[in-house]
Parts: sequence; structure tokens; C-alpha cells
Amino acid sequence: MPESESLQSQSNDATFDDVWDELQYRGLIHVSTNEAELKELLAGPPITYYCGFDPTAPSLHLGNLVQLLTMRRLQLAGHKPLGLVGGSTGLIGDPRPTAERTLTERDTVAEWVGYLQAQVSKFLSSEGDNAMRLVNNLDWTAPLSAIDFLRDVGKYFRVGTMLKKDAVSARLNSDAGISFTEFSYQILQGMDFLELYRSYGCVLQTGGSDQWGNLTSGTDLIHKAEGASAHAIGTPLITNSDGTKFGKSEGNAIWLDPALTSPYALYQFWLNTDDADVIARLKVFTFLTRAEIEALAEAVATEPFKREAQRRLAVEVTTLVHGAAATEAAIAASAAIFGNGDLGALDATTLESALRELPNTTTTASTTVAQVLVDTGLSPSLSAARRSIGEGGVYVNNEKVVDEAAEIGPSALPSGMAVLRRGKKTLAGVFVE
RNA sequence: GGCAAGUUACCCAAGCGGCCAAAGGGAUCUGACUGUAAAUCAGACGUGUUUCACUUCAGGGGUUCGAAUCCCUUACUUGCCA
Repeated sequence: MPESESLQSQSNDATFDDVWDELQYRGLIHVSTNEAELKELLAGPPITYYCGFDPTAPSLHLGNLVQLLTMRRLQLAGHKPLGLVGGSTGLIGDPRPTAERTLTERDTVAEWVGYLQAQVSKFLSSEGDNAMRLVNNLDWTAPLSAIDFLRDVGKYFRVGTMLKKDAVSARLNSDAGISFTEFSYQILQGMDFLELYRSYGCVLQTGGSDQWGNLTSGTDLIHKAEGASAHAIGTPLITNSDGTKFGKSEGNAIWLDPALTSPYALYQFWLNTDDADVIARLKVFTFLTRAEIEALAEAVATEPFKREAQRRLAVEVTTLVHGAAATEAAIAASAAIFGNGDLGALDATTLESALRELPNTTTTASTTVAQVLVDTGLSPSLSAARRSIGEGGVYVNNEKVVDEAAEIGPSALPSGMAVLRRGKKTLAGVFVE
């Protein structure tokens, strides 16, 4: 199968001396093991590196995309990636700072492993000398008996060290405490790195800086068990300048799976990036060169109202994740719906495909607008839907709805289509039968 | 194993027999202002057939005219002791 056009067109910025400098420019290195050694290692002959993704959900999200793109940049520099999907670590769950995780069913985890593997494969090239190879830690963890685990692996770990890891100590200091299961997570991840070192000569692990404790767990283990030195790079946690969590829209995570987050929603998410954040996002989430990014930074400073940087960011990332065709559709839908406002003037085909990009529903003319708000997911309950109407925040085809008992039929276009809007930019499509 | 404290809405957190659908803060949503930005200000924020009704204060049972509040019990969490 030929590589996607997206992968083929990607390259690192040749104006950097080496990939380390580029990663640094893009703000992708928050912590790392010995910098000088790493820089040299990355500038030298191809090395094997890995990054793990745990199946804690049916899809990867934007946070994972940071890792995928970091991996891709290293691959473009000639290094060999191992994409690990954690069939075993996903069964355990890494300790979250707040509370214990609920264990996921084994069957479910196995299913999710398949989904994540497919997603990881999309972002890394599987061709050439440094093709990406998928690995699953269940392969070496499942056959291990508890006795073997304790004798061969456990001896290398000191409880004192384990307790000092941020993820663990945060939990010990909270009133949630921590189970032995989650406490042990760092050992599993350390084992993964050792196993990959032995099987593939893997000497570098990348991951989010919140995983730093788990990353060093592996480098320490390799040092103790093999007397060799291995490296780790922790990427920064992406944060919004206004202090809110990055990667959420109305409280929901932004997923890479188009069934969970539509290409339109993804495009809109990026389009709405704050001025204060947009340049940093371009560095992390696109393959634009330093020169291109600097030009866009200039545009943000001088003509912010054109939102050129946001548009470019939205196009780049949507194309990266869903391809050019889906991006075209998302742009067309956005233009149609956020355009001049005269929806009646739009040709039916364009409008229909735009509505198909949105959450949409088919209903009858006598259904109340409030009910349609609920059916399309724009409002969580009828109460909330009526409240929104009462607040003057609901529009059908750009006409404000004033009556809480209004029906959808009379406001629909002759074609039977209607654009339902709550607030300024939360939209849904309605097809009236 | 023993003892103690705790479990309140998305999160944190008040409430300690009726005035509790439950203070306050955060998050979120809407409106104004804008550039489909930020900041700011105002309002909303259990559910519904919405001047009323219904279901919530870890689960179950009880006391009472009446319970988030008192009692018993189960589960879980934390701490101290063994």
C-alpha cells in the first residue's frame, strides 16, 4: 500500500543543523537525559527509539498527536521508530494524579489496541530503511510469571525510588491513595524499554513530561541490567495561555478518530486557537518551516483579524489527521455556515454536504426546536435547551428563536434543511421530512 | 485485625432535623463587546408536561409528621495503632 500523500510531503526544516535543534525550536523538549550526548546521538547514524501509547480509550487524542509528530520528526531525520501500543500497560493503567483508574475489561483493551495500532501506523512511514515497526508489550509481559517478575525484574527496583516518582508521591499525598496495581506501573514501563533495548537495540524513549518518572524507570533499568546508557526525551505538556486545558472542546477530548471527532469539529477546534497560542501550536503540530512560521507570527501581530495563522494551522492539522479531501469538506462547510448568513442563497448540494459535516438529525416538521437541540446533541437536556432559547442563544437558519415551544418546520428552508445554532458557533444540521 | 475520620451536584467544598434542588469557588454555557480570538461585564448552571411536580447528598435499612442532616448496616477511602 502506498504511503499517504501527507506522509510523503513531510520533511524536516533543512535550515536546522540537526533534528535536535529543530525539536528544541519547536519547544518539544521539556526534559531529557544528558543533552550533549543526546544531541550527538541524534546527529549520528540511525538509532532505534520508541514511544508507547496505552489503550485507555478507543482512539488517540490530540495529546498523543504531539508524541506521534515528535516520532515522525525523528523518523524524518533517519531514525527508526518502534510504535508501542500497550496491550499490557493498558490493562493496568498509569497512575493519574487525582484518582485511581477503573480497570478496563480485557476484551475491550484488546479491541482498543487494534484501533490505536491503526492510528499510529498512519503517522509514521512503514517504508524504507527506517520503517516504523509496531510492538505490543503484552507479547513479553503476558508469558511472565509472578515469580519470574519478582526475581528477574523486581530486584532492580528500589521501593524508595519508586515512591519518589511524582505520579506516585502525588497520589500518596492525596486522600485517594494508590493501589499496588498502579504503583507497579512504572516497573512495567521500565521493562518495556529494557525489552526493546535487548530485541531492537532501542536507546531512546520519548513521551510526555508527565511520564518522566516512567521514562527514567526504563533508562535506570537498562543501566542496572545491561550496564548500558539509554536516553529519554519528555515533551512539554501543551497548555493554553489562559490556563484552561488544551485539547478539550466543551469538556470533551478531541479525538483523532473521525467517528468520535468529525473533521469539521477538528478544523473548527484549531481555527478557534487563541492568538497567544497559535504560533506555539504551529511549531508543535505542523511541518511548516521556521521561515513560514515566522511569517505567520508577523501576520498575527500586524493583522490579527485576518486570522491567517489560525486558518493555516487548522488546514495543516486537519490534513495531517484526516487527509486533503476531508479538509476540503470541512473548509467548505465552515465557509457555507459561517459565510454571509443568507443560507437560502446557497445551492442545496453545498448546504447539504455542509450539514452532513455537522452533528445532524432527521426529524418531522412538528418537532419542537428544543427537542431538536437535544436530538442533535447541542443541548444535554430539554431543560438546558429551553434555557438556551430563553437566553436568546438559539437560531434556526440565522433567525433567533424566541418561543420555547416553537416547532422546527416553519423555519426550515424550502429544501427541508435547517442550520440549527446554539450560541455563536455550536451548530447542527436538521433535515425536515 | 483494632480504633478514628470521611464518602454532597462536572471538580473542590459548605450544610449537621423543617426556611435544602442544597452556600461559596472553579469549570462550563448564554448574552454584550469582538476577529468564529483574548480580556472584561451581566445572566444561567439536577430533570421534567416548569408559578408546579419529580429524582438527588456512597449503597441498603430504620427513627420521625418531616432526614443530606439522627440510628443500624454494607462498600470504599484516609489516618493512627497492632
